[in-house]
Amino acid sequence: MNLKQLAELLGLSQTTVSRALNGYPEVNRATRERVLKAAEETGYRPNAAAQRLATGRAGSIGLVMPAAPDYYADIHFAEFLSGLGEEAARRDFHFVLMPKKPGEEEDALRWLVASGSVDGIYLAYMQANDPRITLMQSLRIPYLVHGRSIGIEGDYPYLDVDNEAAFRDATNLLLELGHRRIGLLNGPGGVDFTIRRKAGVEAALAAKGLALEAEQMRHTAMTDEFGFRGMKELLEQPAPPTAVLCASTVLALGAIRAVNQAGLRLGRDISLIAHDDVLPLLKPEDFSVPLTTTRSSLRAAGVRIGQRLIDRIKGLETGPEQELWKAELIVRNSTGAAPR
Amino acid sequence: MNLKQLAELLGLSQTTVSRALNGYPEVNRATRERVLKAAEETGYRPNAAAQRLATGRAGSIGLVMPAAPDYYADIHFAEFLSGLGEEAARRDFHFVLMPKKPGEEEDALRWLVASGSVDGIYLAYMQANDPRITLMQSLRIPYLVHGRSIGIEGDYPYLDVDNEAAFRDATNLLLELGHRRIGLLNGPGGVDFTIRRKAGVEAALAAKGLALEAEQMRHTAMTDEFGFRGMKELLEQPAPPTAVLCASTVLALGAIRAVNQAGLRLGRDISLIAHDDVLPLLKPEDFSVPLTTTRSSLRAAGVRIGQRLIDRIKGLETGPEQELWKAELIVRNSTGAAPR
DNA sequence: GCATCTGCCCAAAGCGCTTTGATCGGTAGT
DNA sequence: ACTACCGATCAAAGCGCTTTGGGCAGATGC
Repeated sequence: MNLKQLAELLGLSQTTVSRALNGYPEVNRATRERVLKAAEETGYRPNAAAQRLATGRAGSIGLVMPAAPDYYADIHFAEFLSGLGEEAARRDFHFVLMPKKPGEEEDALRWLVASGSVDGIYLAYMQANDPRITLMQSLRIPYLVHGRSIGIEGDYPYLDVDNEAAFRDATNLLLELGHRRIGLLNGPGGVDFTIRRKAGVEAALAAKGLALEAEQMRHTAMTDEFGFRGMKELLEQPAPPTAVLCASTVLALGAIRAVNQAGLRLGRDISLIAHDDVLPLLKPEDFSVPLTTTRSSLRAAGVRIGQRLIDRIKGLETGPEQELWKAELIVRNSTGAAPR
Repeated sequence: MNLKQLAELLGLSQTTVSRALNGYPEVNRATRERVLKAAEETGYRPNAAAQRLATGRAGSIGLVMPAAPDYYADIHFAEFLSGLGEEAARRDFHFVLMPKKPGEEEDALRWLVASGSVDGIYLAYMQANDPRITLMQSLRIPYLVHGRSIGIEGDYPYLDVDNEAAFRDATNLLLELGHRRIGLLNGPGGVDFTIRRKAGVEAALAAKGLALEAEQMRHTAMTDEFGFRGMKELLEQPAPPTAVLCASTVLALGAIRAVNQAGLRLGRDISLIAHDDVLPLLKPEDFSVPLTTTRSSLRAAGVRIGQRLIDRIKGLETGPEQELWKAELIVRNSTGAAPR
């Protein structure tokens, strides 16, 4: 059943039927109801491709998802997607998900935009000086950046968590507890939030005349495996840290395994603060020693980004609106006074 | 840049350019190269909507993803999607992901198909007598079922794990170890794999003249929270089980917390076997007491389903091919002789 | 009574592609 | 020398919608 057939069935023109269906005012009320009823009964659904071709609108937002095994099975991504999906469902949008290996993202974005299959783009896993922002600025299509990109000049719309402040606060807490040798199990190198978190730690340390030693830090993918290995390496050093910051509760999970294996007691022999993305699977309060965390919900970010991106697509949000969320420092039992 | 402009630029007709681009044989070799070169230089990308409208093919596969918080933030889904994404990327397909609340799936499917935005459908989280299969059979579009649906007559193409056999084998292992009171922390009620797993346990027990008591079983979403609560309830009973089967390592995670909290030692005071979907985040060998599991990779299933669904779309696979994977029983330390 | 609205509806153009059915110069067959 | 055929190209139709630019009554204003 297509529009033409439906129009014939009703003895109306395609124009009128189309207008009735799309809520244009210049249709007689009785006619509209007749059309709506017939559409319902015949199960008519407009052909999406034709609609797109005619309107230029796709009703969907595009995201290039990292397809490298390490990144993408990523629970963080899934949790974010969950929030975004919730909002998209509410506003009748869907996604076009394009899985691509790292390095192919730019081409994929170009394709996605040029082919007109989406009318908005979500950008994540930003790197420093990320070329994708410049790319998007040159393409005329609404987009929203999750995170930021150090080194990019000019304004662009984003939503980010203040990672620097979060890790500065966390480090300050550790300093107040008397810790001086502080380690950092950070996210992947080159990624913006990784850089800012490191900067936060360094800022807090610098204020006390301390520095973050290179051997006290690890840049890895945020899996428990790397958390385990990273912590193990830190502990095997001649002067191991007395406190460690983790970029994710997932890293913390592995890190704590290493702590236990080394026979250390969390919160007494060694302190740990993790960044908590509020993953339902890994609640810091459920760890055998509840974790001190900096908290910011990834799912909530997904919802908010959905709102804003769709608003931008509909022209409700314009300009490079920038939004920076504060993470909340929540003290539990994994932090304690530095051992002497 | 569109086809018309490109054709004008080259002094050719749209027909020839289109054919050159799409690899039709009746184009002069020199002409084809000229076209390809120009397309490259001008950054020409065919408009996807127009292409779809003209061909009727969408180059994408559709999945309705559960948008209810419980299900969807679901790490199992993410892990599966990861595999599917890998294969889709390889074969140049993308997804149209339509987030929907439970109960709205059927409408969403209808819409997805009728609107022509996808040319194949992936079906998951099958229930007993799932109406979606009947629906898909009536819609003329390739589809593939992940799992099966008890009670549906007739053939339909699927990929499933032999859940019944897996849980039968696991139960037999426990019986051999002398366990007689066996509990089951199962997945959500009504879901096909849940039903089959239960059936597997019951079959093994029945062979010994035993039965699965209702109070020894829980049907819940597969989160660690429910694992914790479920195990806690089982242990608080007058005659708690000496061994428990878990439908997922995620459930096991919570369950083990409850075991520890009760002061019991895993593998000695109580035995546990979990089904392992090979989630990178939850490796059974990394648990403080390594877990005995029935293993079947969800990611591998994703890859395979991608292959088969795309094959079906391209007409390479026809008929209701049915594929049943065996899960592997791997014995580690969480199982031991029944305490007397 | 004539011009002007207004409310409702329609025919047709156009979105950017693929594909069908020619066309046309040139080579081969007899 | 005439037909047949072939390789390479093109014009135009069509996919199913939206939207522009009327048109045609009947109501309204003066």
